[in-house]
Amino acid sequence: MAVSARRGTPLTIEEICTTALRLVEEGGVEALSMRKLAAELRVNPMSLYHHVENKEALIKILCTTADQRIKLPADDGSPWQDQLRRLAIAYHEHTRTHSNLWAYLHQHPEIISDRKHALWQALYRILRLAGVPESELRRTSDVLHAFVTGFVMAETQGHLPDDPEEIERDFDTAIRLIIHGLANFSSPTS
Amino acid sequence: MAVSARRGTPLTIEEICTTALRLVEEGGVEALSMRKLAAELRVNPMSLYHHVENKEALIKILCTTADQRIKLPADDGSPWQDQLRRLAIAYHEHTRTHSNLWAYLHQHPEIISDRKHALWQALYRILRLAGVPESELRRTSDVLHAFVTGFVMAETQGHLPDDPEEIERDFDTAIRLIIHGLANFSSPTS
DNA sequence: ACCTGAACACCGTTCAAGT
DNA sequence: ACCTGAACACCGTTCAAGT
Repeated sequence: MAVSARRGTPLTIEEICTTALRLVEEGGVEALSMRKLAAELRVNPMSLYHHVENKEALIKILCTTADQRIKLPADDGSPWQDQLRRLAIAYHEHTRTHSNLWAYLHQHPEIISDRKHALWQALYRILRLAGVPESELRRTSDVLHAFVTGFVMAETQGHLPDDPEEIERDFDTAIRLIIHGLANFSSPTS
Repeated sequence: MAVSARRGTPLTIEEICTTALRLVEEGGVEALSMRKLAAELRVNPMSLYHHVENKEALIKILCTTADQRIKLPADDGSPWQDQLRRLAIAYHEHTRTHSNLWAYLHQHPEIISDRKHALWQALYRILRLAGVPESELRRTSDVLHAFVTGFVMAETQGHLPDDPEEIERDFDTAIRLIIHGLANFSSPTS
């Protein structure tokens, strides 16, 4: 068996992923290059291709593993307003800890085919609880997801103030607006 | 004066911009390369640098000129709900015709320092009309902008259904949700 | 003033050869 | 089985030289 001349230990896919993730977290996905990654691992650039098909596949691995780490709140029987808020907060938290990867992922929807994702299941359940009719579930969940996504986008792109407390208030405003809008929706007074 | 050997006519900045814009519309900003653009113009790649500082500056020109073309509805004295809906539709229409450029622009907020933009002026005016207090204007407009942006994002990234009529309904749902949420906001019943 | 070719420092990836 | 160097086809951009 051949081992890297400069390293002594064989290269592993885990090792590749962790340092790739570090590079992405430091400078965004555009700062990740196979050559830079190899240099960081003190390995020939071509050695990477023995553990990973290509750059796109590597990024896909990073995205899916990050995606599996999202912590969603369980159904505790509380009112849909509270559950929706907690779900939004959980999503917000998740995107915030993986902001660079998440920004990339959202521009490349082919990477993850959502819909069967736990996030959507939770969202559907809560919207049913809120009285959204079955025929409007797809539409409503898409709109809400787009809204929260837009907010996170704005935050990660620096469109919001720098003060974390202020962002917290902005997020609260966003959630309250959604909840009020939804409430008027399921029992249309106008 | 020296003129391109292969062309006979001198290169102009307008010519550069129009074909650059075409390349972007066809394949997104990532499909625009200085060398490909030069080939398209049948010119040496380096000739471009006589009319444009670099690639980033070129893209910035494309973005700002596209941005100036947005058609906003005038204040016609109608209720804020109607005006907000028409503003959202105008924004939607605009991002839709420049979707590739707009997607790039939103990932690179340094290109356009918003806020003094006509869009924001209109949004502030309408939110005042809706009774949003002065202290909440910045926050509320940011949230609404993020929401509509998130929707357009989802649409251009293919997260929504393909059927245009269905998207139309999705957009209507989004706007109604926002309007209802806002109404409950300015006169808080809860 | 405008254009150009050669060159530099980067990419991702293929291929044939090493152990 | 795993690693490697050389090579290919791309980038953006600088520089010195042409007209």
